[in-house]
Amino acid sequence: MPLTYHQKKAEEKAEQILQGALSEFLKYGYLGTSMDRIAQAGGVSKQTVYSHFGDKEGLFKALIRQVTTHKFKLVWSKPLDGKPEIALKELAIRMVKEIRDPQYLAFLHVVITEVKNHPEIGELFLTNVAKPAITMLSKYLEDCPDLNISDSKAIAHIFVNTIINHILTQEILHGKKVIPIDSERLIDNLIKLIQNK
Amino acid sequence: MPLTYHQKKAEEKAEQILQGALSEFLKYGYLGTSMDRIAQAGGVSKQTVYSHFGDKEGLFKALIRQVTTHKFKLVWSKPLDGKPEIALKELAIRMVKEIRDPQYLAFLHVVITEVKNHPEIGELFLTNVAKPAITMLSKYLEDCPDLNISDSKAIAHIFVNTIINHILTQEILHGKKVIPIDSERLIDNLIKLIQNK
DNA sequence: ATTGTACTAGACGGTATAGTTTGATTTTTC
DNA sequence: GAAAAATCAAACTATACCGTCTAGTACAAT
Repeated sequence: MPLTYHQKKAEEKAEQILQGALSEFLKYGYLGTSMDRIAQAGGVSKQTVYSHFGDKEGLFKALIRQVTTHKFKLVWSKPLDGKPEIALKELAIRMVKEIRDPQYLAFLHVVITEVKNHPEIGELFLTNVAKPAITMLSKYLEDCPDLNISDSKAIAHIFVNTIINHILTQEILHGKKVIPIDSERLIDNLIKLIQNK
Repeated sequence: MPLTYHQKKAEEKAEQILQGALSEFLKYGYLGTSMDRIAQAGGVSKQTVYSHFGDKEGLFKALIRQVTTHKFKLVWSKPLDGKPEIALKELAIRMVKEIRDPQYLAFLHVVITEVKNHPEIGELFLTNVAKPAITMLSKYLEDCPDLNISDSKAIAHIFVNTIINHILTQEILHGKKVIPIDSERLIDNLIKLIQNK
């Protein structure tokens, strides 16, 4: 059943609002963002925001739900295969590159910041972002003939933990000044560990 | 030269204020905490808070400075030594245990949350908490005869990253529900990797 | 006793915010 | 073209907060 014109319009407005809200929330966080500015950023009047999303909390959750399942979902078009030193390095480099994007960093920051007051966004994030990565990596490690891994799930956790905390430390906590370390150096050593070399 | 009565009194009040402020900031974050409640939590009038710390920002920074260099500093009384499987496991378990403490978790959360608006607290945290751990671990790995490690600094980063992000994910992002993994299992696998076994 | 210091309790100005209401205007449906 | 639905702009309510100010208290130093 196609949407009526009416519903289409409504969805357009909702989309505008979400886009504006994303920009504001990523810049200023939940408490730091006002509904007036969200409306302005979406090019929409304030009570249109309210008629679509009820209240600030509802808007925020709808937004996080949308972007964790679409915009910021880490997608691997092709599954991992090939030699570990190639496949793993490609995966690691891609993760670093995607997460290091300013928008992604801001998103990660908001998730960690707001998980205290909105616990379900933590689960949303992990389910849609971290879990697929770990699952896929775990499968690859399990089946990889060149490696001899007894607990592939644990190794997958180590892999992902290392990279995410690396970026968190270096980029968000300003670790570049205090305990700098090159991403590639970290990745190469991590892969060497896994390869047992 | 001993302190005068007034100076002593003043320091007591300052200490009270910091304690109350710590409790409030850890519970509600920077924006979520009001100066009125800080005063109340410290059992002190609002004006006293302002005469001691100038403004909210000044109080917050003074507080973070104090607790990163004292209360939440990870301290190792004795340096690492002995067999890797023992020494590394002891270190890992201790890190997990200390950071998993609810107060420590709240502190970690506030640091990550507020680093965006107060960049220096990231450096404070890393300098006093993460850097000592990495430095000490790196030295141990470097000198350990049982291991054959070419880049001990990188391995130390991997070790610390893995543990910190493990706790962050499991405890703060509610990973226990979505991608649960036992700490000891993770630690054992991490140490096996480093031992090349 | 007087002076200086740190403090208390509460009010206040100015600003900001979440959410509601109103009344006019535009857009969609029929 | 008329009715209905959605939107707009703006004022409004009610609340909260930061930082200041005032009037008065407790106490040590002199």
